Amino acid sequence: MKQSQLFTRVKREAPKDEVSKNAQLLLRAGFIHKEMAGAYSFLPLGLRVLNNIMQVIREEMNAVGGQELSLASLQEKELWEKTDRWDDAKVDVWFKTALKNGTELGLAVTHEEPITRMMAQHVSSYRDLPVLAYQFQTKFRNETRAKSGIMRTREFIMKDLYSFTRNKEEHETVYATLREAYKKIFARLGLGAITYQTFASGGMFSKYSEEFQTVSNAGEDVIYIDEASGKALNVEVLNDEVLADLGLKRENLIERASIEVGNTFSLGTKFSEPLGLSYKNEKGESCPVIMGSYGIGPARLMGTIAEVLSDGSGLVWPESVAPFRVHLLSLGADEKAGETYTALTAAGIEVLYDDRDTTAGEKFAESDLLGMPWRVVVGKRSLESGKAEVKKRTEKEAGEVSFEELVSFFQK
RNA sequence: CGGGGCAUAGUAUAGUGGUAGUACGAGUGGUUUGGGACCAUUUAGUCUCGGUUCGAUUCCGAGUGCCCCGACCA
Repeated sequence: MKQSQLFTRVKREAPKDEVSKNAQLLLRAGFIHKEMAGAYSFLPLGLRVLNNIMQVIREEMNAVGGQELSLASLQEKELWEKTDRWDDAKVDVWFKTALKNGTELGLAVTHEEPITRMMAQHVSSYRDLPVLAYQFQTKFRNETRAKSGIMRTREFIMKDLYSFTRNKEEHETVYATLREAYKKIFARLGLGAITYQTFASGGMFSKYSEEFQTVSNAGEDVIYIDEASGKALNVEVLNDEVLADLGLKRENLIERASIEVGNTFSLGTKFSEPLGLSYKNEKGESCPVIMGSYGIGPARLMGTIAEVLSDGSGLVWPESVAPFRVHLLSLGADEKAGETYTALTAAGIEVLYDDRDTTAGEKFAESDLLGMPWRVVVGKRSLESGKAEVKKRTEKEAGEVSFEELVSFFQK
């Protein structure tokens, strides 16, 4: 897209009332807009990143047999009373509202209840299982304190997958499959090397829940990492019993602040029993469905990438999520740059083309701030040499590629 | 929810109990054009309500909003 048509504008300075790095950079670069504390809107560039992150997640969820759906945000009081999760003393982050006739409603904080009840209409036989269903849907949580930019908000999209299995063994298999899918997701997003499978306090149907924690000082969690095994545990379960259970030695652990970017829970029959989700086995006996839930916050991931991959000049997007792969700058060579834009775009390469009439310095500075993986400069020098300057955002030195080879260079 | 801080133009800031200033941005004209270039000119602001006062953006009170620390975080 042509940058002259992009309505967002970059800011030279960060808003004074934002301290977190992710919010400062994303606001300055025009990726997000702050509506209020804990509620951010996504602008064109930011939405492209968010969509790209969701697409990576979607591909990995589909790869393990996940079926995408979308559940309603408005929730019925009666449903949540069946699992005793309507009471504010039990779940204190509800946003509650009401119909005109006074009927109480809630804005979904999570979706175990509605999906379990819904599944009861579709699952009746052992032949119907297992089922993996997931969605990208807004969660509303009335946090007492929103903070850290887009890392902890009151309204956010979550990818939540729910697994429905026949028994514990099948659940364990599915659970392990999802764990591997999660590892692939974080690797594809450029966070694999600093994201750890982390044991955390569990629920009633398994000893532990598991989190995926990305090492960053911006995080609000504290984890202990065993580098040799690549495993970690949350400070909340750091005790001798757990260490013995996991076969870890205290002296090998290193403490790090981290961001919780994903989590997985074994739910057992916590929801299937009260909500009547059961199936008939081969003998015609009724059995409760065993469930698991698996969450990832795409916006929090976007913030995490901004936190851990950016540098002093601005954002740095991995190719897997960048709003555009190439940032093309015209420095007084609009005709040649325009041809280049057309050629690259026609070849299916996503290009943000800075066709604006501003100074070179401004274009460079903005390009660094926006953080596309590749920068291509077409200037007067290029007209003489027949080559465009090509530079990776993560590298200092630029190279040159002839105009004839440019398309194939980016098709590799 | 407990504690602390802050609130002036689109953004960042200065200042004053008596006509609110600067930079960036934006508009216009012109000079520039490989790291946020320059000249001229224009544009736009004291969070809300109440109190004190001849007069409040400034002092006082309440409210609201935002940020930070803590608690909380199926």
